[in-house]
Amino acid sequence: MRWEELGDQPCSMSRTLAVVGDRWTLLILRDCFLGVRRFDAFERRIGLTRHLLADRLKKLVEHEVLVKVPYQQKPLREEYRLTDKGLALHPVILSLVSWGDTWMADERGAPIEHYHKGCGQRMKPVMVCSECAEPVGARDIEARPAAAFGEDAQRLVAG
Amino acid sequence: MRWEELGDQPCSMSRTLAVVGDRWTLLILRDCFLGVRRFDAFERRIGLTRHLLADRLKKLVEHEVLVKVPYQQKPLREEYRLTDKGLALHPVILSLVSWGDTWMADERGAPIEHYHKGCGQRMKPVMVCSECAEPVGARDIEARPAAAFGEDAQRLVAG
DNA sequence: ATAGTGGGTTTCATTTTGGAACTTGTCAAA
DNA sequence: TTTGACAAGTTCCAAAATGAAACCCACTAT
Repeated sequence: MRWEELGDQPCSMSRTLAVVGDRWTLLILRDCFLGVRRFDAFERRIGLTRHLLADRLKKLVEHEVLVKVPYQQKPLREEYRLTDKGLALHPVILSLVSWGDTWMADERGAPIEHYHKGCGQRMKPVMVCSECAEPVGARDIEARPAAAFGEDAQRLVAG
Repeated sequence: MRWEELGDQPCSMSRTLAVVGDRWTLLILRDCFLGVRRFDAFERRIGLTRHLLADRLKKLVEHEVLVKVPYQQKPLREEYRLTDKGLALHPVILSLVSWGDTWMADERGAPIEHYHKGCGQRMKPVMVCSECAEPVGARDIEARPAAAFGEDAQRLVAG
């Protein structure tokens, strides 16, 4: 299968990865959440080539994860900002960082510490059920194919 | 920067992406969480080439996200299973799927519905603070560089 | 004897990526 | 007035990764 066909699959994961599943895209988004907005700042911080950076930013704008907003005229200069759709990716970034903190840290521990502004304490993100607020682990969730997708979705779960 | 150098960066996100940030790797892991364990099952379901599948599985085993477990002798056949380190990636998969359900669904809605075994209801995952149990949004978290990383980490946050 | 299965490896053409130089419009300094 | 710098790209080319298809090996079933 070609990478571009992924977005057409009846699977939310495939569709998400068609937008953000690229090598560099998630690093760009991490920086967006840290407040980075300009082309050259992304380039310096991430260290990817201008070529790819331009391409990835363009795709994120096409998918409405980022918007270009002018910050000066003469010459026109635009910066990249997260849309609501982009801001909604925060749990993705958070869970990736949290896994790295726990499983990929060296003897110095996590490079960045996260503090919750609400309670002021150093925190880790925890996934809970929207209905009963209990933490959810890998074995606590049952995946059922949605009826509207017919047999396509049966195959998704059954293998 | 080369992709392989990413794992050496003082950033949990970079280190995580060095393991799972590949185009196909997260799809393989999604299938692992759905109970898929065998080479040919991954191949059929995901549609990537045997070549890449072999390579990605090998890397996941090297990083101890998966283990090879024999399920028959004569001839020896092994299947791939999630380790504890791999199971810990569940929030990552869940948040990716959840974002796709919300922002990439077509008129039929989400292809797969998730039920919480604990309370029996259809659920969405929600990120909360480990300390105060309040939901955390993108603006609720402050990132501070860890002292142990010196000036390297200042740069990470400041840009 | 032949075909099929499971888990790969090899080969080779096509794509994608990395690195570096070039472009365009504007301002500031020598 | 020429020179240099900045910001945000684009163009060019060599090197690396990928996709498609065929091949391999140890068995088992027909």
